[in-house]
Amino acid sequence: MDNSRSNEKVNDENRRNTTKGRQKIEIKKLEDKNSLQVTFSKRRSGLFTKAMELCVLCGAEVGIVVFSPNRKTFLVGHPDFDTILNRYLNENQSNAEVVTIPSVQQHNKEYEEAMKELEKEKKRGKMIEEEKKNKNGGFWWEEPIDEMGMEELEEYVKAVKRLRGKVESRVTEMMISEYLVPNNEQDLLGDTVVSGNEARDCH
Amino acid sequence: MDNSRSNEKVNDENRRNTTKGRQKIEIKKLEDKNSLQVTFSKRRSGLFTKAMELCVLCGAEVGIVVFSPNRKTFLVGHPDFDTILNRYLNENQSNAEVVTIPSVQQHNKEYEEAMKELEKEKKRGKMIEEEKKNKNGGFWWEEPIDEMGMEELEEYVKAVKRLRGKVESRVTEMMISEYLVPNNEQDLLGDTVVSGNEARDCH
DNA sequence: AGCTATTAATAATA
DNA sequence: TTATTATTAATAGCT
Repeated sequence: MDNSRSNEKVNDENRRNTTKGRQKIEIKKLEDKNSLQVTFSKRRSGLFTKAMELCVLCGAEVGIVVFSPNRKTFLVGHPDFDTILNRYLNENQSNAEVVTIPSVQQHNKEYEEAMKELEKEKKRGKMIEEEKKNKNGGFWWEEPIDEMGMEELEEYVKAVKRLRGKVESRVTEMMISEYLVPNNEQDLLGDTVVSGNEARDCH
Repeated sequence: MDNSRSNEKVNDENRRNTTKGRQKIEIKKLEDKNSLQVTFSKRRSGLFTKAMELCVLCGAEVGIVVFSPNRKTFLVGHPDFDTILNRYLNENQSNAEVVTIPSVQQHNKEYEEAMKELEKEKKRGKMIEEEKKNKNGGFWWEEPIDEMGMEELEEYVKAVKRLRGKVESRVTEMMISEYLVPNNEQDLLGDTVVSGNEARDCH
């Protein structure tokens, strides 16, 4: 359709405007730094797309963290990554409680309430950010944190800290009691926690 | 090559042994429970493969957690999922420290030492399991935890608990210092523990 | 960042 | 769940 000037196509015979196209590759570490970077970008993107599709098609929940060869951190998740992370931590807690600490379980519901609020709060902040970028409805998150501006990063960190602080306060309780409850555990949560220790020792 | 008996192929004219093959689909929630399950299995597997390839090709580190629509938990990671998780928590801690608590940072090395030991221990246990299954060298982990036997599950839980305990002790320090550093040390134990409750009450 | 020839993934089906 | 295969989707190699 468009007439390329002759100097743009020197060898019409030799040079087809076709490439070799996709070639089969071995799955082994790429040595060429450049193609490694390109491949990483493309495949990371592909991975995230796959994850998103899995979520949407099957109603699954997926969280992915990728550390690039250059130490950048990429997070994806639906719902956002920290929600997935927290769910994972909670599930394990629940599992753990079966084996060890029964008393903590009752807190889970309350924690989840608190978590939801915090997540909402955090999400709201990001939503604004996201909507600026015109992503598809704030439904899906890609968070290359290293690429955030300083202000956003600080907000992000604070939000994560608050959120994580809440979630891990259960853990904190455990840790604190382990560290600080040498002998007085009469009321408060002392007894609860000590039963945790006992349970751990039992198994 | 092989002669099918005639009753195995009734309508040679009508019935091609071809299917419609892959058809284009919309990325929207699958309604049919059955195909949803099939699709989930296939795509989860595909996702994990993609993640593995990204790791190998690019030297990236990837952790994925998937909650199936049936609430099963699937973990993948290289190195194993908890290593990735811990790295994520550590990175965030580092970030967080920039904003808030500088003192905790110096502990990281110690924690990493402890972590490595625990991870090794945990990994060793799984390695045995993995080698039974003849996976590719214990290098890559798929951990459908719900499918573990009871004994393995208990060991797993214990390992995770110990590992996580170590890792989160850093968080614990953060929590403790944040909650206790101000100057009301009189609340040391009680308030800290109760702070979980209070925190819940005031979000 | 685009473009194709290919390979790889997978929807429909058994 | 596993296998087959016609198709679509992802992407390796170039620009």
